[in-house]
Amino acid sequence: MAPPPDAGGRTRPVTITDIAKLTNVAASTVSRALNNPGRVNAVTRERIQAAARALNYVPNSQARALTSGRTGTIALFVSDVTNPFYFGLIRGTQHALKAASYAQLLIDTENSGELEVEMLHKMRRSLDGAILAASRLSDQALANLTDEIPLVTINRNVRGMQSVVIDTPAGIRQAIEHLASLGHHDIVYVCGPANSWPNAARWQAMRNAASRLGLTVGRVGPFPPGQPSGPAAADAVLNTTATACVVFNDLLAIGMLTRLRERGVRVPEDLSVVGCDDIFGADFCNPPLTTLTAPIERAGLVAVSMLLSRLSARSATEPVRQSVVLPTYLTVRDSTGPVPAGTRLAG
Amino acid sequence: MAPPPDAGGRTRPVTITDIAKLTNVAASTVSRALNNPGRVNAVTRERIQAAARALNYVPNSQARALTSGRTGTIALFVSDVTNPFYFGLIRGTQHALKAASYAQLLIDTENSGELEVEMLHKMRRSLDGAILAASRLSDQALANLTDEIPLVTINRNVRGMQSVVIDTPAGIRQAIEHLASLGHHDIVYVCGPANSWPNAARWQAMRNAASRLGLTVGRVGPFPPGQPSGPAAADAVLNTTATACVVFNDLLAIGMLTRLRERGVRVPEDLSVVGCDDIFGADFCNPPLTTLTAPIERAGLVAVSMLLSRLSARSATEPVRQSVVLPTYLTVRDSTGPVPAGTRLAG
DNA sequence: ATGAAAGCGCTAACAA
DNA sequence: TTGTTAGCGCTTTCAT
Repeated sequence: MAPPPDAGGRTRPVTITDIAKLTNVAASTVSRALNNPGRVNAVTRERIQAAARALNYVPNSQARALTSGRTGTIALFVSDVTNPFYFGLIRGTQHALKAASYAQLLIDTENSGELEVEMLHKMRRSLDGAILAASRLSDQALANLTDEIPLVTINRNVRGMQSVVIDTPAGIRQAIEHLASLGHHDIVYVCGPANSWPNAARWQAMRNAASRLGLTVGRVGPFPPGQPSGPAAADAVLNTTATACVVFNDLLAIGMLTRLRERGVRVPEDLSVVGCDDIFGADFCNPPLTTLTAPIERAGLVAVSMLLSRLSARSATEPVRQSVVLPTYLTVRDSTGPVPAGTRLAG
Repeated sequence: MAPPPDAGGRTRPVTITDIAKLTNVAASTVSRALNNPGRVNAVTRERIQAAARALNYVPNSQARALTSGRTGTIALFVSDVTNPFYFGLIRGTQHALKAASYAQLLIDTENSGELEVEMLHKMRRSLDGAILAASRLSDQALANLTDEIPLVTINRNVRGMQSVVIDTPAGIRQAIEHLASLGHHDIVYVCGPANSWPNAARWQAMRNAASRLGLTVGRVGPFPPGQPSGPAAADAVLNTTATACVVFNDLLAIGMLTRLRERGVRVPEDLSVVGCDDIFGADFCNPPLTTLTAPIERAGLVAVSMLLSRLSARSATEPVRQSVVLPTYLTVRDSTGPVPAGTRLAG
């Protein structure tokens, strides 16, 4: 489709002025023909577009941004690029953005709220908008930022901001019911980071579900949400009387699995484990993890489409979708099973 | 587009002109004070910098790029964002770039060489340079591109181009020796994509090592380098007489593991499996995978530093490091073991 | 050491 | 419908 670039030496890039000269029109007409084809006579438009194609013209996005204010790039802020949870998200946003001819800037905030604001502030002029996954900022700070740059948050609900939230709490209910149906009545929640919004939501949902079903729930943690925290989390759980646990995320759960095997605790015979997210690896770890499958790639797509529709809204008052909740469902694999017949050997 | 004074809470961004007025100097002096502090009187410089700080000035990178040609962003081209192999790479480049105050643009070429050229061509003016991981382009195409934009390739060695290559072949030799020491003498290589440079290099290394040790080697494939190809690859291997296999990458190997278990083939008792890369998951799959550990994050760091040093080279003739080879080592886990006593039950 | 002035490539008023 | 004219914010000669 696109002919290969002029393989020759280094030539000065083609500008609209070149096209203008070649076609005997003003530069502004070229600009219009290329960006607002409707506003230009069909014949000249064709001539101009043909010339542009012939010269292999590529618009200079810097120059365009300077006048129009639109940069054609949006940023995805993640708290840690290496967290597999984001893989699906990155893929989702990437696809949606590419389809809309936007470029994606990937920013790693390293779990730091300060870095998050700083980057957002510094880059605000180079971005048309940003998607914040797992923001570590306060509601107030986020609200302030919204004045600087169009923002969509993921898994974070702030009044007046556009957001996509994955309804893990509903999934937690399913998980608790699943465990209850297997005979478990003493369940523990393994907490993620204390300042994580989803973490609080999950724990709350678990308490609610448990009280409705008359189960005992406790919690251990908080733990950093990575594999390396697995051993500590596993030991903490073994120090309770629980026969099942729900873990903040799969990464942590997978870390626990290894430790449990080391300590001779069989999953699920001695202890049932439920994760969250259904990340890469949840299906092939040992044993494969029962977990809450989150439509994370979908979340990325939706976030982008919300952001873009806001950007193209005629006026600031034109209604845009404010918040979308995506459902979650329980995927049962091999890490959950019937409650042990006797009492589990507790530490 | 006249700057409306403070309408609706959004403030007009601070420019060097604002700073110039405030400090009673020319805009050009402000520019110098900020970018070339050496060329400005110490006192005025201090005054200007203080003012910039006070006004919370953030340079407009678009405007800067327009005149200087430098955009402050480099792109990382990957063939598939969802391939876990890239996670470490993304992290490595991200860190190095952030340290140098560069932004990272992430581009997914979807395994398509055409998309790769097109994106590279389209974005060449918005980038200071690019890092190409797993390029699908021909040597010639790459060489041409080098004239358009500074490039560093990863795992791809082209004359005259800067590159970082991970010395998997050396690792393959270790793997073959490891298998030989376990008594295997009939080994098969599971091929990745036909147009993949590392794939060819690995197969070549394997043949060499095998002939040196007097082993029989064969190959099956090519297969797309993802988990979904695992079953087909596993079946193909079982259709040979091999007692061990070396797989193009871990993703494929992990996909095979599941299928092998389904078919009742025990790993490593019936078949030994060696992967490549040591990606996320290789340590907790079932069984944990013996694999070639690649310093992939390091590769990202090195690629960035090579690119940046080239960008800051005084002249086109100043020598820059052309090529770096990073070592690989074999990590032995549980997927390799002694050759089966009798003959493996082959399909 | 500093200032004046000329753009970079493009878009968007305003004219015609 | 099209052309003319201003810039956008910054860097970079070239004077001073």
